[in-house]
Amino acid sequence: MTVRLADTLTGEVRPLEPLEPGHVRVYTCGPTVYGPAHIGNFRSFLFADLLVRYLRYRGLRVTWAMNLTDIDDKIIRGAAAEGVSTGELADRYATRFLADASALGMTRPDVLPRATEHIPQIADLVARLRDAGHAYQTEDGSWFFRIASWPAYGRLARLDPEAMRVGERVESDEYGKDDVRDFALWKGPKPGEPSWDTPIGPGRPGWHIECSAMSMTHLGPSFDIHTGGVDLVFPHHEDEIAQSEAATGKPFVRTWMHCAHLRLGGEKMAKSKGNIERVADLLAAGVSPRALRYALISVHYRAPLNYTDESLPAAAAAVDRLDALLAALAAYREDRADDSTLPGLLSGVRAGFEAGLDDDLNISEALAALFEGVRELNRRLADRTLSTADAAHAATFLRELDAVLGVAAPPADELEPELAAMLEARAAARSARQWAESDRLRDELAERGIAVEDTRDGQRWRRTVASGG
RNA sequence: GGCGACGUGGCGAAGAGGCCUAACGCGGGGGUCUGCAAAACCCCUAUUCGUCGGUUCGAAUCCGACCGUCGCCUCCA
Repeated sequence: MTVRLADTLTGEVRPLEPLEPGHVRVYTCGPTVYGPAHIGNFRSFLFADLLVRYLRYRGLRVTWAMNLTDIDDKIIRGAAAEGVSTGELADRYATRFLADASALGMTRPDVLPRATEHIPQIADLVARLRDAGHAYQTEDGSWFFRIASWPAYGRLARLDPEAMRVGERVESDEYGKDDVRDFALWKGPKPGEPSWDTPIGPGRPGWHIECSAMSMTHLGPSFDIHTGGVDLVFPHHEDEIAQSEAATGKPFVRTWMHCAHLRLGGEKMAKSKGNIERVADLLAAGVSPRALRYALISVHYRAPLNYTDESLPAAAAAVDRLDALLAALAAYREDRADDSTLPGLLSGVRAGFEAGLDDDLNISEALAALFEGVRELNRRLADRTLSTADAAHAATFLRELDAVLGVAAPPADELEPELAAMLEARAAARSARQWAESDRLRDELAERGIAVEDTRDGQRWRRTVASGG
């Protein structure tokens, strides 16, 4: 079977056929760095991460670009409010974004292009649109895309361009447009705003143009997958298609993938609604980043995900179940013949895992296969039917699948000397049958986030997965 | 108002005509194991899939109506 993905434009789930066989080019609409991103934003970034990880797991080469939009109205406003430059504000939140992303185990994209570093490409794109008759300039030096010149407008969002005149609203800086539906490609210079001198005149990029310019610069005029949150379908991605295809005359994106919203309190999580949670705040409150990551990726990306008080504890428990098995496999020692049925078990789990993910990233089906494997491995561990080598193979196998999920604890890391000493002391107390002392040490270790268990393979420990509660 | 998505156990969620007396995770109850725990394993926890009709030998899965929730149409992941 091959990877099949849903495409917003056609509404179909189609096999992925990269334009260049074996090499998939992916563009993800990243954050506008005007403030800290919330976990709803991260849901869509982690969805893209899951996609990229899976394609790589599948043996495909992936080039992944994710933009950082570092110039726009909100950045200008925020910088003005703080009395700092737009560059300084953007840098600050770009750094913070990358820190949050890496805490959540997000793969670093191959390219992280910034709008302000692609001004020439943006200006060139506008010039091409002008030459092709799709763009016009207004008195203030702004450039607009002429929607009337692009009949395909509205296809992605399934909106009727004719009907869009209803409820029209004219932004204060958009007077002079020929048609209210037209959107800004380039904004003329204004006092107090950053401005770049370019062949199309001075000013700054509009709202959507940077993604067209950067994606085509780094991935080519046509590429395979473009991802983002559903709220970007219109107008952002609709406009990207129009301006890109009108400029190049080539199909822009093969597959458009959109992630549904994260909800809190029944509503879309959004800064404007005030119902947001931020990564750094949650981690500071003691939430395990792996639990948070699991909570955000364990529901299919096209289904709304309701974030509640139970989300994190449930996710933490699931992740801990995986950790516990990995720890048990690592500690397991049994001198006996290999279990001849183990390879069959593992390949069955793999088949289920892949069948799920192949089907438009059906994570639930994949996780079901994984956890069925977890239960069966636990059984065999308890029954001692595995050899030491079997346990090692099983652990390697689980880590291979987890390369896609990115939630399991790293292999037995070095423990802080102080905690290691406590573990040693406890083992000694236990062998001397000093139960009170060994129990006291166990409690103390538990408070420090180390779960200690006594097994036939000896004393075993692992870091607990906290949910902040 | 226009367009669209969705409604499955205590919670999350898969399943999209017969393998469903409904996967998987969380939670709860009982048990086994253990110095005690923990982890793990075993059993139980939806004869039922928003409601009402219809199609069919057969429907959670198809059709219709209704009720409810959410999103987009404006900056937004």
